[in-house]
Amino acid sequence: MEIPPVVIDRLPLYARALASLESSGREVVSSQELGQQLNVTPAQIRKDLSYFGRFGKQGRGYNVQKLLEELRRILGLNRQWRMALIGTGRLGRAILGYEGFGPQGFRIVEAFDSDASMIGKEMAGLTIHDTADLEKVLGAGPVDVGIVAVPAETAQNAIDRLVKCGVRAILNYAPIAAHVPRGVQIKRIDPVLSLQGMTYYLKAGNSSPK
Amino acid sequence: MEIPPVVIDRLPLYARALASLESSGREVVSSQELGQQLNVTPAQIRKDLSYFGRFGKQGRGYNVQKLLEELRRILGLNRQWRMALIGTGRLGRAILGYEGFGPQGFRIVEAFDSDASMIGKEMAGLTIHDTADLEKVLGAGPVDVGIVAVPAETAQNAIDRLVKCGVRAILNYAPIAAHVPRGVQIKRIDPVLSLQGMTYYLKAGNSSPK
DNA sequence: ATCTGTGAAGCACTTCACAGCG
DNA sequence: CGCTGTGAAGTGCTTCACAGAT
Repeated sequence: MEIPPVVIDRLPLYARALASLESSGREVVSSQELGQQLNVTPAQIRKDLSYFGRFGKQGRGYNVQKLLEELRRILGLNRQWRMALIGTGRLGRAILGYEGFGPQGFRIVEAFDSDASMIGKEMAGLTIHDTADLEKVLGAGPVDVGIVAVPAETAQNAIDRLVKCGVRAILNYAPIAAHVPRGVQIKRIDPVLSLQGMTYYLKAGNSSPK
Repeated sequence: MEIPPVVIDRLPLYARALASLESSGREVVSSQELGQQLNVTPAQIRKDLSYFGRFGKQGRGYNVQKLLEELRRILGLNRQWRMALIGTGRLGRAILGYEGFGPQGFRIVEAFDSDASMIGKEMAGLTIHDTADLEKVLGAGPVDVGIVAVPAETAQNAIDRLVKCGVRAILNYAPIAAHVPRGVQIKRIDPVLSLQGMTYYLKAGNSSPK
């Protein structure tokens, strides 16, 4: 079956809320309550889940633990994902130091930079490789995800080379609209675009959406 | 007129591409070419722009400089926006040091933390205030945007207080689905959610979207 | 009585296709 | 002839509303 992309994007949200409920000892939750927590309509949650199976009990709701387990299985969150970071400037170092990835199964296992003053240095337990050696290093131990934290000018090149190394998911922090072949996922992390999308509504005369 | 929110989210993208074209000396661009650069269909670009007026010349395309100026006016990018940062831990410090905001007119003018070891310190030219003094400090010189970089547990509280201070746009780096009243914009920056939305497609048997 | 799962209806966004201008 | 601007058609997502399970 063909699942709408927006549905896939909401599942991690559900998983996170369920994890929180689980750790607070909650055993059952209704689509109603989950929806309240996440600003999503209950119907939306039920419809989203229905693409993958029937996980609830009528009259009761969803077993928190079981549904969480199912979502993890669906999304592939019950395993470790290996990531390569390209760019160890200010931004790259912040990403390397970010504590949020590990607990969710995402590990940066290689780091690259093209700046001579960086290459060879140790950082967060990793030796920084020369970006020129990308193909060689990733050939030896391939990764699942590439994180691009290089300046705009070199980002497309970095992405092209990651793709050539077989990387099929890229998290792009560079402020460009990158091109990737069909079959490769790419998501942009771009706070400036987010801000610029909000200023429109701050201007007098523009009413809020939805 | 009621503009679809997705349209507003694309305008900053167009503005960025136009800025790049402008600085490379380009005078005219067609929706076709702009679309190629941004992975957007030409029809989409033309339709999006048509919500705001008629900016192109038939047979020629769009004057780069003029269209850029129009988009800046529409989005409110031709002014400075004052921002307050809450949370100066690892993540908050990276945000404070981020060089991408300034050139686009976004300036962090206040920084807050609740940790005694941080309060009073100087950082990026700012004195870190006690989060307890949020209302007092923002009352004196209000800001347009709040950036939330505190742990999940205190994020909703930080957001509530920003809203009470009259802040109507929030950039939320905390991994929670926050609640804001109608009329307040909020955008999430959450790399883990982005990653989790991609792993689905990395699993064998799940074909790529679109 | 409560809450799920789901066809069907409704809505929002995208794309088509072409008239019209330069 | 090239390219915009735009109603109309098409697509995809959301919400409704209710049958059915507990």
